[in-house]
Amino acid sequence: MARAVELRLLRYFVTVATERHVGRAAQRLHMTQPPLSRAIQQLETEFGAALFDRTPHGVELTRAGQVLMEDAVPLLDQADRLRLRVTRAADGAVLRLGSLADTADQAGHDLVAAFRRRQPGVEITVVETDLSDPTAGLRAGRVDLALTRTPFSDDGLAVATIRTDPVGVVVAAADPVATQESTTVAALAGRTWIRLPDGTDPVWAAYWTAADDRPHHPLARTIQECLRSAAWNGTLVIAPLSQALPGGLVCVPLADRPPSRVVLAWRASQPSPLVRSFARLVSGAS
Amino acid sequence: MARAVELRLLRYFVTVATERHVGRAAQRLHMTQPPLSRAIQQLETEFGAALFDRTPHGVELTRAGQVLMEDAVPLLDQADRLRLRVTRAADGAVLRLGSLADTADQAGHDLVAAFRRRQPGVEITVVETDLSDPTAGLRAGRVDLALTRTPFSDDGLAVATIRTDPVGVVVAAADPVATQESTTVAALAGRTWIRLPDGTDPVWAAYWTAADDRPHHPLARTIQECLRSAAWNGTLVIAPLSQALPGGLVCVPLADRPPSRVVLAWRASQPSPLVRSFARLVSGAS
DNA sequence: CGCGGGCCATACCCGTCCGGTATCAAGCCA
DNA sequence: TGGCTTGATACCGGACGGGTATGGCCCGCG
Repeated sequence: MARAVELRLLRYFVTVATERHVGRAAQRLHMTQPPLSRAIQQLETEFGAALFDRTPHGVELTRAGQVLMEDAVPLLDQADRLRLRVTRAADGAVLRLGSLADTADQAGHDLVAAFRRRQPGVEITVVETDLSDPTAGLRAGRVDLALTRTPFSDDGLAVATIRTDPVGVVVAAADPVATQESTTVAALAGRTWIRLPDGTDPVWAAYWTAADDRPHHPLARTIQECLRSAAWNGTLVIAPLSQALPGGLVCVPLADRPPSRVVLAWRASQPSPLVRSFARLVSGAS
Repeated sequence: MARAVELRLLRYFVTVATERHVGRAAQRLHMTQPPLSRAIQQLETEFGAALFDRTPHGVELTRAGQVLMEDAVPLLDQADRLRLRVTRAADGAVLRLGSLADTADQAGHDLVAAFRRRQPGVEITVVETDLSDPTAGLRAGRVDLALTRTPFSDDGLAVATIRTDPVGVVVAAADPVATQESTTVAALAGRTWIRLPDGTDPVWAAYWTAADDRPHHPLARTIQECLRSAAWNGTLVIAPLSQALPGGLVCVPLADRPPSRVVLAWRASQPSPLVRSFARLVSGAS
């Protein structure tokens, strides 16, 4: 006893829960009622809790059953998709697209949609990463393509520009800088900047934070953390002017930072046909 | 053959993949090597694809194996958490918190964190919903509490105000309205508003869209869709002034719309002790 | 008021499948 | 080449999943 939960039992459970009737559920599962009853009991002893209330005209979910139902359904959905994804991967028909947190925006969605139209048989996985990895898993081999921003150390990587984003510094609306038409990083010397995690691409970290590696600067992994820190602590961070900002924050253009480019990147060495095909969407379009 | 994939096999697979060695994996799984080899083969025939390349000193993942690994790990994580969640639900120690898309902000996180400190043994599930359901599953019984905004039809619901948000209309920066200090819904008569899905709470829909139920108005389910439509098509939507906006959009205060309140809502009839306890966090605080 | 029909649970049987031991085939290295 | 490693194969026993037959319960009907 106390064996691990298996998908078979969860499939049974979900069927019974939707049918609210063990007999009918058994019918739908192409089996007889008694083993199904037993399976449900197994699940109940497994969890140490009743999942159904037995009524004269069927069964109905207990509170624990409701919770299990909410968890089991998406779990089974994932498990079903799993088979399809793996078989497609085996045929080389899977493209893994890394996406830097904020870059999964309209441009990214459009690209994915365009590629799906062109090659409907190809499965596309989008993996989002935080600010600590500008190449979004591309170097580590976790993805085939990365939707990201410059600048980063790009040795061994090929890039195609999607668009160019001027950048600015994010400050609270009450900050003296906020009213200026534009400013410079130099003029902000001595202020507290956000800090990116150790090990982050140095080119990348230097661009966004004007880092002088003072360790007391607050650490952030996501844009949300950066903005929150800007709103509460008055810390500085550089962001694209197109970045969505909560009320109370403004983005003042920076004159001495070149714009950041939103790019598609991939490993330059022997790209797969799918990667080439996807990359052409960008190179051809812009 | 072609039996459904089971978690047992996936657990085996993940262990082998992390160990890169069938023998050691078998050891960690408290079993012998041959059945494990067979299990992996089963999985491979099941998917119709090789998952490992066999090398003289172990095994290494094929591309299909990598994809399966990425899917299997989170799947197993979920399955493990499942047991814990259900047992807690059985003890009445689960609180399901619905959250309207944008309301899962700082206030929400603070509330959840505060409640966790007070009652560490209680599992909290946060379910996000789109704009079509202002009560975030509260009426349907999918959640015990809802973090949402007024106004909505609140018969049978109890609410506690968290904060008050003035609202404005979101327009492109180039829109003539954008430069005004404030405006009114009346002054915007005849313009195209966003439309919320049919069946949405009428009080709610009327508040945010100044709807005159013209069916050609574009449909939106999320705030992102609203903002995108505002940026591209110049459609109007009402939003809290605190809403984060991408560059190129501004939110002009509205003089003839009362502010929206961010509230915690729950079913007024016989709330559970946990619900009362959570609600007190809000009532006591503000 | 008992009787029939619906529900789920129990009892028991059989075939399959899982995991064990023993062994084999193949690559590396001394 | 012989010993060591690796994973793969062959075969066996026990556990478990699903089958049939039946029991216990509640409802409604005659």
